[in-house]
Amino acid sequence: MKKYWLFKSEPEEYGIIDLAKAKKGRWDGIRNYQARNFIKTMKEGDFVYFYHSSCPTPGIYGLMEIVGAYYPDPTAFDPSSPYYAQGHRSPKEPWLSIDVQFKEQFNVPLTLHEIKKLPLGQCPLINQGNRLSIIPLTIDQFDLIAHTLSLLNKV
DNA sequence: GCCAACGTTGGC
DNA sequence: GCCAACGTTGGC
Repeated sequence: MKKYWLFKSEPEEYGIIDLAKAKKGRWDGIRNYQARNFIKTMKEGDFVYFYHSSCPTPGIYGLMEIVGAYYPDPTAFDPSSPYYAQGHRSPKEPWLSIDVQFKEQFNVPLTLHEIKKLPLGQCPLINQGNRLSIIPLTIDQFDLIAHTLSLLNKV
């Protein structure tokens, strides 16, 4: 069964524009156990919203799709990477990466301000746990966001 | 730049 | 296994 997610990224670091250009990208640098455990449940074809955080207007700026299967995060083994995680920072189970395929960039994003007005119910994006960089969404939450985005972007 | 929330580390 | 100290995330 298809699953639904929301991935956060700081656009100055890596934004929807970068993915739109490259078409395919690698989600790496995840150094949180809960997020890693989510990655382990991801399957090709899962839908993922691209959320911009720590920027002037935080919100959902795009849609992508999981491609392939997860694999050990190469940045964890790369001493030149800011995400290098050897020694005591290296867990028994390796940190994981997964690849994503660009699907859509929204001309009008769904801002956090607007997201907070939606009847999403329990969602770590707005309730406690808003520091999680990978957030699972129910199909209802995904559909409500999709519907709202389609209204915002209607021509 | 501040600060609240909360995950992680490490001493005991 | 507890918990204080510390570090990081992310909204504002």
